[in-house]
Order: sequence, then C-alpha cells, then structure tokens
Amino acid sequence: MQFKIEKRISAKGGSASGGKKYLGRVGVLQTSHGDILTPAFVAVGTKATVKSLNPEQVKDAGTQVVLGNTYHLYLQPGDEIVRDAGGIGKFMNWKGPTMTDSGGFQVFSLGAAFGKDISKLIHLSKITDPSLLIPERFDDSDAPRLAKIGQDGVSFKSHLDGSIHYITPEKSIQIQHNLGADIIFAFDECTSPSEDLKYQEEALERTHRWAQRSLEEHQKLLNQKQTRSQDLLLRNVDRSPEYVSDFSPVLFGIVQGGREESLRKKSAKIISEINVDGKYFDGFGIGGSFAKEDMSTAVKWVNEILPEEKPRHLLGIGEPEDLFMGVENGVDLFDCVAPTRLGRNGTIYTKNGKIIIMNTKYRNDFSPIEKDCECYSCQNYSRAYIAHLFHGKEMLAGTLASIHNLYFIVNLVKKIRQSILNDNFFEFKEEFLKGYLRMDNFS
RNA sequence: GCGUCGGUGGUAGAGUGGUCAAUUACAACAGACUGUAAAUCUGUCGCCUCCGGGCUACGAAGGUUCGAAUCCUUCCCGACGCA
Repeated sequence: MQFKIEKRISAKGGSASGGKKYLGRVGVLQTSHGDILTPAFVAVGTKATVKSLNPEQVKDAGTQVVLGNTYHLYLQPGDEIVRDAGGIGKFMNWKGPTMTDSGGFQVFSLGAAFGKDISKLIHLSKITDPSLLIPERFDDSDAPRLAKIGQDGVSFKSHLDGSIHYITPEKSIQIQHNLGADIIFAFDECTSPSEDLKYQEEALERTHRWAQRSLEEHQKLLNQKQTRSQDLLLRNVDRSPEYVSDFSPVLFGIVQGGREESLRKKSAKIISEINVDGKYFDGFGIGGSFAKEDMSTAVKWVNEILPEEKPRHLLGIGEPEDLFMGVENGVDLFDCVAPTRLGRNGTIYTKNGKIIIMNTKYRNDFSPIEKDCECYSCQNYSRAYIAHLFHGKEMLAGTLASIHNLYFIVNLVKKIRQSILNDNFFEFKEEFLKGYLRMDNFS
C-alpha cells in the first residue's frame, strides 16, 4: 500500500493569508484492488453486502471502497468460508478495494451500549450527572450484555445462536486475514462517552496493548504467508491467481481516548509509535462514540500528532457536517451506516436537509428527490413513487433511498476533495452547510 | 314470516354490569437513527383542556340499576337456518 498526498487545504486565495497551516489534504491511497482517491467515503457492508444494494448499484453511487465487519462475518458465514471463497471482495462480487473493521465496535455496541439508548447517553455526556455513568462493567446483575471485556480479549455471546466466542486481538487479526480485505484494523475497545475517566484510562491502556498484539499477529501472519509463497515458488507449484493469500492486507491502528484531550493525545502518540521490529501501522483509525460537540476537537488533537504521511480513517462518522469537519481536520477516510440505514428507514438526504419521505406532503410530490441529482433514483423516480413504495413496504423503497443517500454522501466527499484541489474548500463548506443545515423550506 | 347468531373507535377484532375513552393488530400522523443484533425503534392516534380534568361515545330509541359497550324491550341493519 502506498499513500500519496497531493495537495493540502489552503486558505482562500492560496497562501496569502498568513501561512496558517491546515490539517486537511487530498491524496491517493493505492491498494491491491485499485486506488482510492481521498478524502473518500467508504460504504459499510457489514455482512459482506451493502444492505439493499448490489455491487453495481454501490459502484454506480460512486463508492470506491466497502467495509465489512469481522465479528459479523466470523459468526456468519465464518471467516474460513470467506477465505475459501477467495476473500471478501470476491465473495461479495465487489471488485474494488475492501476493508474490514476489527470487531472493536461490537465490544461497545454489544457491551456497554447494549440495551441502552446511547444517543441519549451521548447527548447527555456532559458527565455532570453521576447516575449516567456506567457503574460496574463486569457485574452481570445489570442489563444483560452480549459482550464482556477481559484483559486478554472480549467474550461475546452470539446474537444469532447464543454461543460464546472469545475474541482476542490475535483472533481478530487471524479472522481478518482470512476475510482478506485490503485494509484491516487493529482490535480495540470503543468506550462509551459516559464512562468515567478511570475507566477510560484503563480501556485506553487495554486498547494500546491490544494494538501491539494486533500488529505482532499481523506481522507474524505476513511472514508466514511470505515463507509459504516462497516455498511454493521453489517447488514450482502453481498458485491460483485468485487465491486470497496473493493479497497482503495492511493494518491500521486505532486511536481511542474518549473526550479527554490528554488521553486522545497520548493515544495518538502511542499508536503511532507502536512497532514490531521497525514495522509500524500502515495507517490509523480514529475511534470512539462521540458526542457531536466533542468530535472536531478530538479529531484535531489526534491528527496533529499522527504522522501526516499515513492515511487516517475516522471510524463510523458520516453526517454531512461531520465530513467537512473531518476533512478540514485531516481525515482521509470515513465510513458510516447512515446513508443506508437512514435510507432503509425512509430518511433521505437533500441539499436542503434530510427529509422523511413518508410524510404526507410527499405523497403527491411528483418531482425527484433532488432535481439536479444524477443518481439512478433521482433520474428515474419521483418522491411520490418512493413514498408509495415505503408506505407499501416494498423492498425497492429501501433500495432507491439507499442509492440516493449513498450517492449523496459519496459525492459530497468527492466534491469536498475537488474543492480542496480548487482552493475553495471553505467557500464550498459554507455554501453547502448554509443550505443543508436550513432544515426546512424545500420544495 | 319464524328462528338463531351478530352489529364496538379509519379497518380487523377483544371486552359481556363498575378498575372502559374501551386490550391488541393494522392503517394514519410525527419523530429517531453516526466503525449496522436496525427493511428497525419511539411517540401520538374521539373532542376540548388553565393537563387537575371536562364533554360526547360501543347500530337507534326507551328501560332496569347507585352505575350499562355489557342486562331488558322495541325498532333498524347483516349473516345463516326453516318455511
């Protein structure tokens, strides 16, 4: 993998304004399955499918990369099946670059966040009310959890059949090597912003230890692969060109640290310095479950410290205003379930804000979602038709809405990229957000 | 014509003397969703309200009762059976 930075954000009118340094940049990330022009939005395909879309639709939306999930694919169909299929890309018929998340987020979503209204927790995360703090992590008297964290790894109770699985950093990396994506992530612990500082510190140390172990396992597997392939070469054995082991994934470390400046900075430093015999992480993920107002500072703290020549992925983030914030603060890659989840649930992005397509006023609105949108849905269908499909619970509803939403977000990031190349990032941001954040009054 | 069973809020369908403005489901209306246990979830859903409550309601009209969607009488309507 190679990452080339082509241009950085400059202030209006080039470098005239006092040489202020911006973190944002435009780059190209080369993978075994093609180049990714960054900043880029990665489509989430948790179970080796971008929900409700086929790969052609994903591609036509402008998507460059798809992100699968280690935990989900390990449980179903099993990572060995995916490996034997030729890797996640081949398995799901996605020919472009792929990534897999490590399962670290499931430590959070099936653990601390399980059964809780996390959005509420997050929004209340000023941490003034002690009752909002998650009290004892390890007691099971409380609400049932599907994940429990130990020093060595995390035990999960499968949400599919109740079976118990223990995932360690080594295991996560092994699974990800089997899944065969181009970019994989270290196994981390994503904490809730409502955890207290003491817990955040513990979790962070754990994430750092796990990062080291992830990298060690990754290097070990790469070495084994290399030895094996040299061996095959010596013995003159034909290798299937499609066999997954022809591709070597690159590993991104994950920075955590919650909302604490000191922890975030510490994490960025430690993660960027972790190495195994001089081999470092190839890039970085910025993880966490953020309160909206904490996000930009956290990203900035981290990206000021991470080595700038390596790519950074802001995990799980993807509302339009967040994308501008991320790019401005030096993020190269984003992924988010929002376009597809919102789409399936009937919320659709427009330049003038999100609309809920089932609302009465759209039932006889025969205009497209957006008049000047080039996506398949807008080129061929009306709001009234899509509203009708949702009311009728037709499968195509979620598909058409997801196509538009994915196109909208992927192309927004492309436009942001172009604005940096055109030296008008800040103008574009202001113009876009002026329309988008005015959440009413559209036709 | 006789008999039997039934008529409940937008729909289906519970309830069969008080705890019923009436279970539930669907529809409708509004909202939420940020590394996907999500084609999911939440709220509202007779009218009015100073959110304490007030008013009108279970085919219609009478009646019994302290009290009726629930019991009685008559009428109207529907299904089925017998003529």
